Amino acid sequence: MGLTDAFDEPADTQEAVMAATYRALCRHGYAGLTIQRIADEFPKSKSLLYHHYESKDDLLLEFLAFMLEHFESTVPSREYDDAAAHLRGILGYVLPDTLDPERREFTRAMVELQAQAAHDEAYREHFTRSSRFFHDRIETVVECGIEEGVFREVDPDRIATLVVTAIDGARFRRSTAEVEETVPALRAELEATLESRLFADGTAGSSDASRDVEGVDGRPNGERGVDERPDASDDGGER
Amino acid sequence: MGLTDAFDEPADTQEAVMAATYRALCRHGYAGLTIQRIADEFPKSKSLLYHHYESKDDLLLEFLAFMLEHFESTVPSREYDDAAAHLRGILGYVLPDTLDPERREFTRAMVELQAQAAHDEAYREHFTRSSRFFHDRIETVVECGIEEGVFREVDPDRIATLVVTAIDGARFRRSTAEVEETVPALRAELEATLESRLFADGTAGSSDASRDVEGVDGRPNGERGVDERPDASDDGGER
DNA sequence: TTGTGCTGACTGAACGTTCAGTCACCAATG
DNA sequence: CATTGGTGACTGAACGTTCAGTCAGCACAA
Repeated sequence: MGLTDAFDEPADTQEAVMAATYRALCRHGYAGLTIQRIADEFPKSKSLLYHHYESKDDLLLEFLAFMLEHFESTVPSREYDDAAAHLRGILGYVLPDTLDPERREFTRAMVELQAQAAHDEAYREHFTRSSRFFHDRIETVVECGIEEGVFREVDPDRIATLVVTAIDGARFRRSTAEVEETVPALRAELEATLESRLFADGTAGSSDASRDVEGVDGRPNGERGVDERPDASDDGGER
Repeated sequence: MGLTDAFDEPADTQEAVMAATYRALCRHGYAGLTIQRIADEFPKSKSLLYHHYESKDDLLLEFLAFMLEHFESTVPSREYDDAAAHLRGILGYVLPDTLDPERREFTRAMVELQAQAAHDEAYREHFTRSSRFFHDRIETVVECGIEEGVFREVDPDRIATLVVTAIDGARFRRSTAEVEETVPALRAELEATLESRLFADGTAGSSDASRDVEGVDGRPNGERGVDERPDASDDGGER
């Protein structure tokens, strides 16, 4: 039911603490997160946390690092031969059409956590790094697409920034407003708009940029499904 | 130095409280915001706040409503004849290339505030409404563009969702990671990508979608400046 | 006098953090 | 083998602080 095997059967105390923190975050969100509530999520005592971590902040920072590591190792990377499909694969991974309750709660908590970076230097550093990792992944994909001649000669850095920003925006909005139903259409529009920029002018690519005009909500047509990854649901996929 | 005239010379106590809240938010952020610190920002006492507002939450909700009202009345609306320029105008308004310190702090605080909506129903309602307002504005612009024949027949609702999402993402990211330098390029790329989707195929519009490929950072060329609004800086422009 | 805007002192609860001490375990010593 | 000393994981009970919220009452206007 958890995020990883490590969470279901923690090997050591540190892993158990990470798992407990994850659960407490899901249950109570960041705003409602207390040391006591983390302790409540595992069989050891509250004081123990201070035996292993200097402070609440220290613990949370460790947790973020732990999650980032997990994320870095599970985001889709090598299983595509088509750059456009790879891009769609990543999008589908971090921006699933629907979120099961656990993952929805966790996404919300991560958004709260990231918001702390607005006034916390250490958090800010973390999310800067996390953001850069993701940016670079996408940049690489776009670069490949260009080298392979399937994309126009756009600026990969800029495209990557745009994509990362859109993803962050979607996570932020879906966590803080009632816009869940718009996510599938958003992703489709993002893909269509991107392709319109990346292919365009009949250069290459089979994408028909106007294909989803008529579908007001829901998935435009049957153009997805090709790139769905099998394990896209067992995982937090947060950044 | 404030946001509006009302802030520099509050007409009544309620306006003074709003102004004090604004200042306290800028100085301490949401995480550091206490009733005491709001009281410190104006000549009356802490208890007075409870005379006028039921609770801290009540006060903050009023503040959000106050800010939204202000925002609704200052976002660019009618001063463009070209839909594309109007779109750029809105983008430039909510996503300025640089943020003076006060506005940067305020933006951060607003992001923190919005993050609270992840686990607070009342906040969530507010930001849903706020988001919808903005979405509708953009949708209207796109609709006009289509009617005027300058845009292709895209889905205005979807385009609006995409734009709003990108803006939210940019605000979120610039507040929570060290990405300030990338904002101008991001906006340029967003504009270019949008235009590539909205015009395309040599249908209409003078936009050369590839114009800014070579400009790695900073503004791509001289294509902005036409649409800068004179008062784009005196205002929080938050949502 | 009655009411209104306002204040300073106060309260209760929540929470991060500390600390003295227990317990299981292990290695070295006699 | 039995004893001793030492170590690290772990605990329960506090401590100190911070804060939202309360309340009795003051000053002044009608």
